[in-house]
Amino acid sequence: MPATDRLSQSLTRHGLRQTAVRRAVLQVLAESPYALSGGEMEPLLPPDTDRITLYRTLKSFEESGLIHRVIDTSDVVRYAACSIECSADAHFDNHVHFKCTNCLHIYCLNQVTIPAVTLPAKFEALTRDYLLGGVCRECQPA
Amino acid sequence: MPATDRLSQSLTRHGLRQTAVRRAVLQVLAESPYALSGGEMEPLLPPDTDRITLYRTLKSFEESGLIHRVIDTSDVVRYAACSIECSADAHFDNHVHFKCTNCLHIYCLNQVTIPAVTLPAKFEALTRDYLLGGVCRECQPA
DNA sequence: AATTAATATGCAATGTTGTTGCATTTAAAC
DNA sequence: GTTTAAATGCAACAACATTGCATATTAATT
Repeated sequence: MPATDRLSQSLTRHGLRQTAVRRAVLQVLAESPYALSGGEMEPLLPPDTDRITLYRTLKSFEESGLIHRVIDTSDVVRYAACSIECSADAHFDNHVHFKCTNCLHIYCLNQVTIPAVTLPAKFEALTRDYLLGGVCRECQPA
Repeated sequence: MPATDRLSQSLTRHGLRQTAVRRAVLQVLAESPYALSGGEMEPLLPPDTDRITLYRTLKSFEESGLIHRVIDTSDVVRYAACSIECSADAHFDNHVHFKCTNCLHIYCLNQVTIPAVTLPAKFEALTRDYLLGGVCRECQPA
């Protein structure tokens, strides 16, 4: 199955309409090995893509479970494509994220699940995010 | 020992000069049960506190290990006072954070340490951040 | 294939968060 | 008290993100 068909199917499956911008944004995210902010996506999208439409696209993607926000200590929101099929109701992205102190990229470590913790009384956790900082594979000294 | 003296000592111990703004900012953070952004601190500070000075204060506090950034999926930077004495060189805040989906406050769970994970080859972690999402103690239904 | 209704888009304007440069003031060392 | 390095406050600016509204487009219906 061609890649474009897969993108279209993803949109349909999440109840989203087919548009050129949406397919382009989804493709950029699906092809990126690391999480991207809106500003970082812009140069990767077709030249005249509207900035506001981009932000609205990211919002609806997030709401429909197509992408997820990645936690960070920085001041911008970054997104990554959900690795397995999440929905608006349930996110199954319980993997660890890794931020490289050198290249600043944030990778999804899909094979590493977030370990549970025991909480104090009367705190109940529904979601968990885990971010590691260090030097990534690409930036390791040879 | 009075609270103001303790604040002054904290500043001195981290090699920071005594100023009215710094004592005020440190006090606000020390007294807050949850992490605060710059914008959230403003109304809690003396009326004419300069916004730019506030941001610069937060920056120098962070650099000297007096406060730490709290990870979040949002687009603002939030800070919390370091619970134990960290320095510019070493941060010892390996505790879990908890964000309430109802009141949106982020709490430091100082008693819960972040569990370690096993990483893929060639990834090396130096820092770890763990954020839980759920309903906090205050927002639990009775 | 045309019609229609709901949704997505693109523009203008605006808001929020955070930063930089520079002149002035102040803390603390002497 | 004098000195000096650092902090402050103002103006201007930059990046990120949102809102309202008119227009264009999708996809369902005939």
